[in-house]
Amino acid sequence: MSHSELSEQELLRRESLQKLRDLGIDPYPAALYPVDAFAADIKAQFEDGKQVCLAGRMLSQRIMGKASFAEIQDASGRIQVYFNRDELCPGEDKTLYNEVFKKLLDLGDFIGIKGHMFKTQVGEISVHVTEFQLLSKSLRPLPLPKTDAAGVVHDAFTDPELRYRQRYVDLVVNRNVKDVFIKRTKLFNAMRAFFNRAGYMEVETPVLQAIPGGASAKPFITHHNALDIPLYMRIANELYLKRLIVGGFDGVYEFSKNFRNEGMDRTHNPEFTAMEIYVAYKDYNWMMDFTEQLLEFCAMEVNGTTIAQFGDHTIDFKAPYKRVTMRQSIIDFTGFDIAGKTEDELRAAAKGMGIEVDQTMGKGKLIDEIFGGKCEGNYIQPTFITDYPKEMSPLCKVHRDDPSLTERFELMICGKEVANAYSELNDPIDQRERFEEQLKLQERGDDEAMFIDQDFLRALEYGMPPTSGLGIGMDRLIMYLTNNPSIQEVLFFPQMRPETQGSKIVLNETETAIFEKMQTEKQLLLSELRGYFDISNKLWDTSLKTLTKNQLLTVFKEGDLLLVKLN
RNA sequence: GAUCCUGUAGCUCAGCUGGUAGAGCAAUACACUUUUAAUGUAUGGGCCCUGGGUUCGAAUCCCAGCGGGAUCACCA
Repeated sequence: MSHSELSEQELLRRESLQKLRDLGIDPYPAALYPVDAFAADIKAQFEDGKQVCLAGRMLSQRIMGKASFAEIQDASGRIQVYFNRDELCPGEDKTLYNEVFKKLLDLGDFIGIKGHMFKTQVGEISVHVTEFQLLSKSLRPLPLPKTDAAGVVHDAFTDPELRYRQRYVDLVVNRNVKDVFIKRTKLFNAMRAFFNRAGYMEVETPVLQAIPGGASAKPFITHHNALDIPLYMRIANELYLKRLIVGGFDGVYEFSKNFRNEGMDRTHNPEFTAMEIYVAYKDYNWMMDFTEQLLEFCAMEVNGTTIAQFGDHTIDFKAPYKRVTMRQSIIDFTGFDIAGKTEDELRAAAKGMGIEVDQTMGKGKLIDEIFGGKCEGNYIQPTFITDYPKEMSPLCKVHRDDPSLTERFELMICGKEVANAYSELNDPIDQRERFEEQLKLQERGDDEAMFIDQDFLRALEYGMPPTSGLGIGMDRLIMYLTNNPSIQEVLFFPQMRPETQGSKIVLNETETAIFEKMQTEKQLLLSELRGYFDISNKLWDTSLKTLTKNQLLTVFKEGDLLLVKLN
């Protein structure tokens, strides 16, 4: 990057950097800084005169001649610090205060402070600085929102694009953003604690899978060179966890980063986190009890209350949750009873409700469409919807009382699915048939139907104990617990379209070829470079001009020779 | 994929029916020894997203493109 591309403020900071070096100050010192205090602790446990050593970013400076205040932000929060010229520089030489502190430090720099606690005349807890050290220089100005006496934030850093692309800046500047991610970690910790206390084991299973199973979704595909086979990024980890139950574990769980090559919107990111747990000798009724206990516990751990505000809705995670069968739910909201209906009857009914249908839809899909269109959105408080049609649940055990249904539940909150659980199908012959039905659906044009995993079937044939499994969309759950309507707000680095650097340069075929050649050669005689390309002189000329104009290449003279070099 | 909104200084934003750019904060300089959105005075800072078009003249109007956001559709 050439200096001409830097903004005025960036140039000034680089000058400050050099001046600091000229004064013998290392702007990036290697030694540890002996921090023994945090801003929040100083505020919470104030002791007048107590010596402290802290470090953080300087986020504001109020200079009043021979005395100054600054704000330091560390991992715990912010605290005001007080600088006094004649105390920092008792002798004749006031450089440390007048030059280093007042001029060469910039907002955003990391500094270390030694001093003692005191209260200002106005009563603000502060640290009286006796010694300070630059710990790291910041070369870019941070956007710095200010909060006025009334608590109103001015000039907040709000542009979502910048906030997501530069989350590091967002985190420095917007305190509430950090809180969301602290809560996210608390949620994961709470779940782990709950499962571990129950005696279940956290495990890891493959992310790269030869057969992407356990869900219906389009996978990301990659290639393993040594084996020369395609591999898929997992869309779910379900089939691997069940293999572990076959292997004799009583309960296993995994926080699984899953990848789905589908659309992105405010509730979908190509990679997302699901928690899946499988417990042997249990059924879905037990799992409902377990789930409501789990979520009540998690809400308490994260927010200190079971009540969560989400937009206009107030949700209560206090157990127990209402349980409604899918059939009853559809009766409740449409008056239509799906029991015993044929595919054509269902299709006609759905059509009558204004739902778009087509011939690729089987019974299960049609019922799902009706539920999704007419019922789902009505469940605000946590509600278990149970007993899904068999066609939609190829990994789920048939209902003990009704062979057209499965022992499955989903937990709905604010009209969205947060959890999904089964009495797991452990009959290998039934499982094989279900997979084959999925194949038929695929042939009918359903591109989300599942692949057949022969090894998983083999595992089932060795025998899997009766088992109940539960999956929870962690991103969605933390959205509810932190009142964020967008998944991007609960992921540190949500997927974004790649950033195009400044004004985008689009090269045509010839230009690209020349540029690529130069990337291997670095520097060449102009005539020699010309020789590599069998193109007209005119095309050669315009192509080279485009490349030099965009400062990708430079043509220069050395004696009588014309040379080209890569910039 | 559809519709709407949006892109101007480091940040947040003004900029009217077209006349070559404005504020606050940040920055720079000076003053100021307990301030706190510190204050006062002065100063600098812009490919007005990109490319076309209309026009004597475009940040402004039109078209296309590229970002981003919202709503919807799709995605158990």
